[in-house]
Amino acid sequence: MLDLKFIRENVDLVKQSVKNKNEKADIDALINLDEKKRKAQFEFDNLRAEQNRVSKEIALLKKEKKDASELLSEMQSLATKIKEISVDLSDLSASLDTYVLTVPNIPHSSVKIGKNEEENTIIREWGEKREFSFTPKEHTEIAEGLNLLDITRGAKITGSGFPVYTKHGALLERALINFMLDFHIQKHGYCEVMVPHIVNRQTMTGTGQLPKLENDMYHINEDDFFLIPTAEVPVTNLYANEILPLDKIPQKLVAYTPCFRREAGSYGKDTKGLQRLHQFNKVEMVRFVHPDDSWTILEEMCQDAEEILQALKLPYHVLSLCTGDMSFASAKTYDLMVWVPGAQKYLEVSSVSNFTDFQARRANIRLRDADGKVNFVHTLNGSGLATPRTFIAILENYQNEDGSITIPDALLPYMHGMTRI
RNA sequence: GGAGAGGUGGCCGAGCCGGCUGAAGGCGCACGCCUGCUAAGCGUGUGUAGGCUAAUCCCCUACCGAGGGUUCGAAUCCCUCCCUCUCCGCCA
Repeated sequence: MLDLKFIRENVDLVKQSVKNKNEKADIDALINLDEKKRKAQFEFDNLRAEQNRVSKEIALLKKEKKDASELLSEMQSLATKIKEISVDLSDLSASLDTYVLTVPNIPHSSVKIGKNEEENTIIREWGEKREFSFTPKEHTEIAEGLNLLDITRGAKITGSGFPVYTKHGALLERALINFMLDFHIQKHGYCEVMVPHIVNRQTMTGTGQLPKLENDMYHINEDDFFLIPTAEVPVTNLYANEILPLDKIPQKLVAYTPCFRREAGSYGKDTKGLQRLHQFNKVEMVRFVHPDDSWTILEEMCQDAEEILQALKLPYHVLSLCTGDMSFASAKTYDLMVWVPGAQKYLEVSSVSNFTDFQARRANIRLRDADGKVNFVHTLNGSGLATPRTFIAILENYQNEDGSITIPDALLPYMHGMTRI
């Protein structure tokens, strides 16, 4: 969330960014509420000060065995008044909180203002698209020929969007996960964490998924728990409500988790095969950094993600998202789009974002700076990468005319000696 | 799931038959002094948030797991919930 004081002092900027992000936060109502709340707070503080002062007098009188009944009866009405105001005050702060949580992060000045994904900018391209001597097939056809997936039985045991990976498909999926984890740990110096796949409401609010995306989450009623839509949620919240010493910053974490998304409202869009799933695997990088460094680190993290595609020799381009296509909490986002020759298009396999202090303020993650002052950290995260579409890209880019696929060199150590499937 | 104990400041740890306790004492840390050599001693300081303010000084308010209640007044009493530990049960 944004700092209330910042919102108060930059009303126009905040309103503009709400608009640019296609959000609906009512800033005027928020400001109005904020004024009321502060007024109530002021009144409350003063009355409490009075109450505290007189209470001390009463204590003294009692100590000296003097009569305090006059003061006591006076204080009764004050106590009643304080109670009334404190009810108002907590109502006001509760609704103010809900308002503040609906205000999106301010996009960085380098982000293009635009309505939707059509206005994103390609900022670089990598790799050569392979020339095929035959017509490349789509991944669904390749997977079927090689028995890598069992979409039908996945749908039977759970529902559509819950794929089953079979035999070499399962091995390839696991190889991808392990390859990515090892790569980030060994080449980029990340520290692996294994985290719960189910989190509570506070955690889901900390990273900004709630309240906006509640309908997109799988929810467990009895405990008010949520299945994580990304490892970003549990990993970023690891340090919620903590003040980190400077020597713990920067922090580079990487985690593999499955991700669960209801994808409400996106039915029928890109649903073929593994393109859009309710459960999928992802390796996620999360970083906690000093506010001065986050823009440099964003570039670095994007490279970290790109290097996975480079190691797999998969052609891709990098998009800088426009304001309208960025997520609620992000200040700037790069998407990595991998080329898939069968379907003849680019698929998003990674999203790398700088959240500045937006998530840190929500989750209350702070650092003690060199001067001893306490500040919010900056958080960033990036997929490195989501496996299903990487899986698709491997099938389609590495396919042979006979329907087999060649294993990319980078994955060979993880494939039990196989060079082809 | 059953029984018991407990959750206090960076850490340890008092307070818990309500009233100068935002919180003793110790450790740690910072600065200073002294001394001089990889130490000890002495002094001072050392939470977060909001308000006030030119101000990181004062001053006011809130916070002793979370949320309610009783009271003029609660870390201290009552209720609900959460978590940790020990024992038992169950189980990978």
